[in-house]
Amino acid sequence: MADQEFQKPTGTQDIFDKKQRYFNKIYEVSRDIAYQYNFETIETPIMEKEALFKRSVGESTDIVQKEMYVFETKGGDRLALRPEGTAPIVRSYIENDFYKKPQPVKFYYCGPFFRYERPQKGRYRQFHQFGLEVLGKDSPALDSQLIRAFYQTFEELGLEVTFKVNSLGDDSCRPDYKEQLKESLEPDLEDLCKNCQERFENNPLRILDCKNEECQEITENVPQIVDHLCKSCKKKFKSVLELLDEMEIPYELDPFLVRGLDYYTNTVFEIFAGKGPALGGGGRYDKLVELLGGRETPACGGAVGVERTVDAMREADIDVTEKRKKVFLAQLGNSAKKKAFELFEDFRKEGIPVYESMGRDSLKSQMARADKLGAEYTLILGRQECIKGQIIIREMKSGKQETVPLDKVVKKIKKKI
RNA sequence: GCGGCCGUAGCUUAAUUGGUAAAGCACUCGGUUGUGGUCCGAGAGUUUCUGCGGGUUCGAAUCCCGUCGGUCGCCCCA
Repeated sequence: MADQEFQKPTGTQDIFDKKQRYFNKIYEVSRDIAYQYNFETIETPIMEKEALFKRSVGESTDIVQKEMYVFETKGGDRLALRPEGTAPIVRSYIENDFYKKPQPVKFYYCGPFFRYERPQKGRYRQFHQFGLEVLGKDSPALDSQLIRAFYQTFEELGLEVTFKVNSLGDDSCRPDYKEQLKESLEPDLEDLCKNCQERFENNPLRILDCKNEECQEITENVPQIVDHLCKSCKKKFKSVLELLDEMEIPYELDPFLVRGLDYYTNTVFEIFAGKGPALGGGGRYDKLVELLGGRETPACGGAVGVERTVDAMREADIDVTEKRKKVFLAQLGNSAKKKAFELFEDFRKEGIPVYESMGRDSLKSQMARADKLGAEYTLILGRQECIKGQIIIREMKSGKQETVPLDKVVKKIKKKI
């Protein structure tokens, strides 16, 4: 057992082997789909000024209050490891004058994020997300298209997902709704959980998605925000839903969906694959750019947890093993070994990865190796073949062998796999 | 921040009421000539492999306390 002194930090992971293949697949597919929908890849720093997240995510959120990795640099800057992806992108949009480009500007990103929490299933301190953001244009079509892009990504991955959607309204209707909500909750205030009693003042909307049973009973018959949207918000939301219907994207309205981050307005959504936690979520954040010092800029976006997607793929028995048939190159004798090195390069140049075990000398152990690797074909280059300029192709499953000229073997194998 | 469960060789696990710490897999080599999968044998992992530190006991992997780590819930979220 490894020395605990040097173990990886709690909540982090070494990603290799099967897990790495899942990660790769998810990054590949998401990047691909993003490209197809004209999103541009962007990489922002892993760390940002602490203030960026305080302002955008919200001072009162758990993320800022207790989950951020914050540290002071030698120069005295207060930095934070990024706990989420939207704020940095908005920052970058402002800082690089992206408003001068044709709008909307669409970004794709992926990479690690950090939150100091107790790890558990599908939750890590260093976790990974990919996300899409659309800035600079206010149209319900963009909300729907965003959701569609996520939907397509999961479809491509082999996952059937459904969306929960809701609208949180905007400054012209949300305050009124908040008041109504509070009025309706007031009589039962005593029976709400401690958390919710605090929320009642700071963030009453969050009471709606409390998991506490008693709170849920109380909120069951409370007025719903969808019924209290102002005219323009109602129209936008309706339009989003119509487009989702049009594209046959499976969704359900969830009046209790409010999301934990402060910056959302209008559309919010979460993504689910069967039971289990949300794979991702997002929504519209029309006030955020302004909040961070930019000009008034409507925007929407969302992010997906890679680890959770991996879990969902595993549960759905989605296989990511390489289907390509493996070829193993065995050699015997010094001159054959030299030839084998050349041949290896010939295959490599043709884009065919060949397994080998040049460090082993006995044919027997090389064959065993080929078998362990699950090689479909083993090429055997022995002393005799080397002299004659030939090579043996052995089909491992049947044990059938044929001898072919050395300069034809790449072509032959290429045909077989 | 709070709670449940769990730490035995690289991996999966065993050890009867506390009584000499084991097995399988994997790994290396061998079973005469240049051929894998099965089978057989040997080696190594181990000169103390029971996370670490205490305690109880003639004796602790086993019981108790602490601690560290893992895992799963709660809170929250991806």
